[in-house]
Amino acid sequence: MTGRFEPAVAERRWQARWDEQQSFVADSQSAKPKTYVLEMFPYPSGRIHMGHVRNYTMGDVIARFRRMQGHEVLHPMGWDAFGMPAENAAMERKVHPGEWTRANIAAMRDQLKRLGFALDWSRELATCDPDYYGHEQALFLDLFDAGLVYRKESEVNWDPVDMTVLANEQVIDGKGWRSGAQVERRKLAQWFLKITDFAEELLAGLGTLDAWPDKVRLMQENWIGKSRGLQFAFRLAQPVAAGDRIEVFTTRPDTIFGASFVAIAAEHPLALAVSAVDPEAARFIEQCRAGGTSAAEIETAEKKGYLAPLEAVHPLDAAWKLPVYIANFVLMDYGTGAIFGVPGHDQRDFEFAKSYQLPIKRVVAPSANEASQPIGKDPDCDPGIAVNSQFLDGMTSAQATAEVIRRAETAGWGQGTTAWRLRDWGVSRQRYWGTPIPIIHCPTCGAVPVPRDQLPVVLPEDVSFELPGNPLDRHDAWRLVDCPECGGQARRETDTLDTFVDSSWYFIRFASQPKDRPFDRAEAEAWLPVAQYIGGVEHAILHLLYARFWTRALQHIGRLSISEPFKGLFTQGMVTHETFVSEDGRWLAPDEVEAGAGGALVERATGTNATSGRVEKMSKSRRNTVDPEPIVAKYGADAVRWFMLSDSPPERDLEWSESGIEGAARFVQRVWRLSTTPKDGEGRDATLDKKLHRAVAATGEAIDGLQFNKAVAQSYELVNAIEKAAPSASRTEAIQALIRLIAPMAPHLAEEAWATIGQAGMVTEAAWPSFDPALLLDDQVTIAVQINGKLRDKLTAPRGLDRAATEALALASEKVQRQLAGASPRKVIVVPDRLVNIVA
RNA sequence: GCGGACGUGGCGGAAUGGUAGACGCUGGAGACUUAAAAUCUUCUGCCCCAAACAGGGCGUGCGGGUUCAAGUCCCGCCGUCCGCACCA
Repeated sequence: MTGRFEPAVAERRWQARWDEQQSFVADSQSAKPKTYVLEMFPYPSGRIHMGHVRNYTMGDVIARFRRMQGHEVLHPMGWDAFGMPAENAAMERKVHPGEWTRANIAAMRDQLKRLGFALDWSRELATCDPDYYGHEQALFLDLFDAGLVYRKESEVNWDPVDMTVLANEQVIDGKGWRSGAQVERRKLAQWFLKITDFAEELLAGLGTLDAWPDKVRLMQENWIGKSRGLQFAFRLAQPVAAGDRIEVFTTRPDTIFGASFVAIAAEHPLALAVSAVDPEAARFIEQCRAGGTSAAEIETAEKKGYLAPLEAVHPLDAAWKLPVYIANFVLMDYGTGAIFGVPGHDQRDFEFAKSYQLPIKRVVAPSANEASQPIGKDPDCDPGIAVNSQFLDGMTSAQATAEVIRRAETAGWGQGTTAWRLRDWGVSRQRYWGTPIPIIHCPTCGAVPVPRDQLPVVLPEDVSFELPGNPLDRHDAWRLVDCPECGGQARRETDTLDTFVDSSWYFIRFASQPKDRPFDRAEAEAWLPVAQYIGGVEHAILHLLYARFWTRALQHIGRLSISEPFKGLFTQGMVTHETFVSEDGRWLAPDEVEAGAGGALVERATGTNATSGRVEKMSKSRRNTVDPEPIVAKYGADAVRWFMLSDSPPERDLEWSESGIEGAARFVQRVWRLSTTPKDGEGRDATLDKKLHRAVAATGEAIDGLQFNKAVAQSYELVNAIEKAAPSASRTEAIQALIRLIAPMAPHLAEEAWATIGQAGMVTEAAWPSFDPALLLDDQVTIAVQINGKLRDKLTAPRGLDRAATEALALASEKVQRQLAGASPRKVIVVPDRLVNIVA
């Protein structure tokens, strides 16, 4: 039996077999060690892209590898199915978001199945299914009962045309990304989750996540942004109605004698009080509001202030009065919304002081004798020695900081505190296609939770997207209900939950899905935490932080005993492809470009010059995407999987190339030929035995470390060695082992080959090959001989030769003798079984 | 601005401080074939010398340093990419 391996036929057949045998259905009751492998679930956009293929292939290799090692593996798949694209589709194509979403799920499910992933489809879930979001509503109410949910007025970006709240990313140049309307800042009552209650825990917990990339832990650490400092109040020289003090926070209390001014945010209560009586101030505050929120605008915004008719008294010198400005660079929602400005030692304060001719004083210097050095054209932000600071003079910045905090606490005008960059998580979205927030607003009873026996609060199906805004606001049959407490006329909350809430607990629901509650604690804990979580680095902060918070919140209310959901995390690189640009700067698809006369690129349609752009992430806008489906149809799922794992290390970007996928397809056929061309023989082949055992050891180690490119290289080496070997019992065994080594990566080929060589059962159920450590070492070793660190000769010697004998052997080398030319070496370094370095 | 990662042949990339370039791709030469595809064999970092055999030199972004020995460790640059950003 020879010929080509026909993926189109064989792959379908094995996929059907796995399905019939329920090969990948995870048994929560199993006595085997349990492993939970998870890839970030996809948004059902309509089609699988290469990034999905790469992501899910990696997870699949781990899942199949652990199975072969005797683990009970949970490897589920589902759909992050709520979100805006469905509503946009509804508006554009007049289809219901649910209909659009479910059609996409069906299409993508088929595409995933065609790739032969070892997924437990019996646990499939979609977050837009009331079966899922109803349990989410129950969990939301649990958190509500525990006081972790609250409602607060907060500023949002409001699009007056679409009548919806926009995320910061959706505001472009101060205009709505869809409507193009000028975005307004508006105050809206919104629901918040108290993630800040867990700031300290979430920060400390990062320390336990040693199987996470350092990069991600660092990003989360910065996002949480803990800073220690001093919070204290400036007394106002003349109290006003809105108050007699300004609370400020600083991380540099050691610079307190360098203060030149106090600045408050435009939204600060005192600023508002001033503006009420001062139209000039009101105008300035209005200007600050109009300022955009985008990073670019913030960066270029000039530091401006308005001198308020207030005077602040320095806490350490009652005679020292500081001017108070309303300033555009002070943020109301960080710290206290007010600062004291130290121009000598802070960049922003420096710029502000320059504009408004405020004193710039040195209070920190590299050394005590540089106290009179003026501050130059840049502020000095480094720690140093306190100078010009009365009782602090001579102290280091750290000592001075501690001393100021101590005095403030003793005298009672301030105290050491911690400020966090992390804010509470606003979860209200004024959208239809999301989980309804299970709250009823009653004019007499206030916000009342929907009784548990009335869950799920199901989205109404009969909605129209003809008008802008949230259709739930217009749906009176759904919206108007009786208050569960007093029975009076009330209305449902029409905001839905941020979709990040949906993805904050799906991994728990995968592990355990009882009908009547979100999850069974014992069953969930049997699987959790996820042993290996794999996804894109773009989720390094939000999703991963929210999921960590949700898990801890469940722990806090006694629903779960684990504190971290993901033990191992891996962030894979993107799939990239070359790009092409036309003469007039349009992106061109690869098949719109050809080599013209003289080899230069030209645009096929027009014959004008084209250039190859950079290799970039596949995206529709750059027109450099490659759709996986036709590629799978042409080369087979195994070849595509194999290519996704080859060449590039998984954390780096992988460049898609035609020659790469062809190479992978070639490898599939090589393995097929080896398995279908019987060359059985007798006796051992010691060289091949060693090669095999090394390949088994190295492949296992590589997969364990998620170094799939190295595992792939090992398979190539083993295949090369088997092809060169003469028939022997060793060769026959090597082929059997090879098939198992490639099974996690190219499972269909492995099954077909396994059956062909006459092995019973499926390779999916076979055990991972073992190796004999004794065979990992050679009897003969090559010893490198260096003179002054330069390689001069290579000698073959029996392994285990002692230092003296090794040295003698090296010195006897003809090449060494020639190089030394009679001189005797000054020193000889011997590393047994490896090398000899002769210092001449 | 702050933080992080990376820099090795024509390309993707290997290398517990100890033989740089595994493996793949590309390319060259040859075999098989009427021919092509497929497949197989073989070569493929650069330079010098040489008919060949052999031999030699240079090489991991740049400049220093530590070491018997540096792609790997340390210091200083340059470049590319990513994240965050008026955070007090």
